[in-house]
Amino acid sequence: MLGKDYEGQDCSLARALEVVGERWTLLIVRDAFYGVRRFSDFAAHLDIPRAVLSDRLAGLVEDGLMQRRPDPERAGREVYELTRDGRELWPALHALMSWGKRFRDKPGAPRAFRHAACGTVLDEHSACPTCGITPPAEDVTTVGARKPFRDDAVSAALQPERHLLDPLLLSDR
Amino acid sequence: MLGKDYEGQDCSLARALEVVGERWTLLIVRDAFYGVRRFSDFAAHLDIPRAVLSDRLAGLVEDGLMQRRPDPERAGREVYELTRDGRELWPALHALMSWGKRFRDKPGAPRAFRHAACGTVLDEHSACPTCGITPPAEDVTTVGARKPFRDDAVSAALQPERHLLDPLLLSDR
DNA sequence: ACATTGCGGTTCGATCATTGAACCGAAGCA
DNA sequence: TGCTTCGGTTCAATGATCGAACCGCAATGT
Repeated sequence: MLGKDYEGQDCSLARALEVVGERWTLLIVRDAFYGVRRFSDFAAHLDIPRAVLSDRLAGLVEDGLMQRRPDPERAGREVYELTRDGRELWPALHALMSWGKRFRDKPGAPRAFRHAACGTVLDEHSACPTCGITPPAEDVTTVGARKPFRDDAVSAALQPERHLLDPLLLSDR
Repeated sequence: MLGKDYEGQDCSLARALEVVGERWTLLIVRDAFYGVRRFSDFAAHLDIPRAVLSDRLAGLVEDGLMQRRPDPERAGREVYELTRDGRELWPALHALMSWGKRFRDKPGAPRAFRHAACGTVLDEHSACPTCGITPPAEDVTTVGARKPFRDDAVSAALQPERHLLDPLLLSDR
């Protein structure tokens, strides 16, 4: 999305957008919440040019939202995981998703988010209406829509109910 | 930020980003919450190329987040105001701002947001901790940081405490 | 040992978006 | 009538994004 900074702006919103405001960045972060950790899985799920994916992941690592480590199960490969700062984006991400669902989605059964402890669907402030708290991402589960929409392996793996941030390990044996 | 759509994505996040994901768009929406309504005031406050401002405002109008009307006080001029759909972006906008403030801001006293009814500062879910509700943008007030940072007329007018969405009318007589 | 495959990139032109400056018509003021 | 302001549009230059091709490494197959 960028120039890439908004240097003339005093607002913390400008600070945030310098980090997550570029094209594709928030979709990558969303996939990381879903558990995606490998370069090839991001690429398969997002249909993003790999040069851009490489650039965005490097930026997220540099800005401290993700960390990159050697894949413990496959030598020579890497995994990308959200740091604490990155995981704290959950309320903002969920608020944007909720807005998109309310005002832009076609009717149907889009992806839902539930408080794992009680099963209640979160409201648009990412709070649990029955418990009265706002669970962190680790305590939230999600189920994919029934219609698959995309047919890549990652979309399929994201269909069943899963906790956010649970690592998604594809094609491992 | 754009291609400009994310057609391959099923997610409501992608829908939202197609509307507010381009460079500058969310900063324009933020200023609209602050009460800015005139083309020249957006331009003065944002340091945005006017061609881009024109394009983004047209996009926001087309997408139904803002409406454009003749300025009732000045013939031949226009005002841009948030629609209901646009005002509903407040929780998402505030969540992003809160994240930026917590993880990216220099220390100091950045802009604060309070529940007008009780004066309590909102938490990062844009809820009022004392009242236990999440006030709509109309019931939120904001005060600018003490250090001016920018010295345009709009920044100065946004220093005192004001309700969100209260029209800011500059240089009127 | 050697060839093959898949992964995680990088590099390359072509295309598209953004930028700042210049221009333009309509309205208001003198 | 002239001069200014406002809200744009147009323009050339720059920067970002795109898809395709390439490359080095590690594991696998024979």
